[in-house]
Amino acid sequence: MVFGSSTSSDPRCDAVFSALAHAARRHIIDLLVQTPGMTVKAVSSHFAMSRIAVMKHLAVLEGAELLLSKKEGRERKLFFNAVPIQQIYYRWTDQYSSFWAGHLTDIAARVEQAEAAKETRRA
Amino acid sequence: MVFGSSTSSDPRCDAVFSALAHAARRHIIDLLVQTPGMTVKAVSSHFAMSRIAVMKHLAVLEGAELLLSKKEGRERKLFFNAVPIQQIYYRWTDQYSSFWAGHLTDIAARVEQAEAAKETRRA
DNA sequence: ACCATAGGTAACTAATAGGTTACCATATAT
DNA sequence: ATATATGGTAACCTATTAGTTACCTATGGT
Repeated sequence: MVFGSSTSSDPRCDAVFSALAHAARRHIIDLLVQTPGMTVKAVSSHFAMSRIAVMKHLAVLEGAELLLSKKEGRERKLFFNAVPIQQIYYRWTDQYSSFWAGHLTDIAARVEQAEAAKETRRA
Repeated sequence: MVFGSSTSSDPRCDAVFSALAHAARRHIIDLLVQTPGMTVKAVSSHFAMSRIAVMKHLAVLEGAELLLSKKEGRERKLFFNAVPIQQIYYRWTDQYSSFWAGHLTDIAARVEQAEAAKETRRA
């Protein structure tokens, strides 16, 4: 169980990874890292798509708890929250470090070499 | 740009994160980490869903280059490839470490405190 | 030679994701 | 007091995802 005893079946993991799977949402995170506390309007002004579409992306990020918000008057200030990513990262590195550092890339190399050898034989 | 100068808009990033966004695919990775070189049949035997569904998951992992395969006779041996994840990880930690270590979680805490304070005032 | 086994395609279906426009509610500024 | 700006909902459309069954191909064992 690389992802932890219950990580591969963890629904929170689903939420985080699928939140990060869209370029627009990663860009929102970039924006909020650069300038924490941006309003919804300010964020959506960086996109060609409609404000509503951006708000849906914000909702997805909130669902993954990658985004925290604080309502001030009629505005909503947005903050990136890295904790869920940190948690995944820690679980990963805990159970995975031995595999990570070393023989994994070797397997990749070996398979590629095998493929290359096959190509050579074919040619 | 947390994710690198072109990371938030990197289509490879999309592929990797959306591949990891499904519990079944994370479980496949777990299996292949434990026993590299499993066949398609062996992997699919660990799932309730049909072999074809599993093969589609394998195709998604291959699309993200998280899976390498080597055909041997009528069998296909499967290997996990961590390189794409490593690349994302390195880019992340490069440009993000200062934000990561420290004040980020503080922001989360502050927002939560602010919310808690609001609740208290309301009560 | 033949049958079972491993893998792969094609075509279909249901649900979800990503986007739109139109409309509503509530603060703020004048 | 009223107009404007910010944020939020609702309803809808289209494309993609995740799964199915049915069928095909090729390798291996007997």
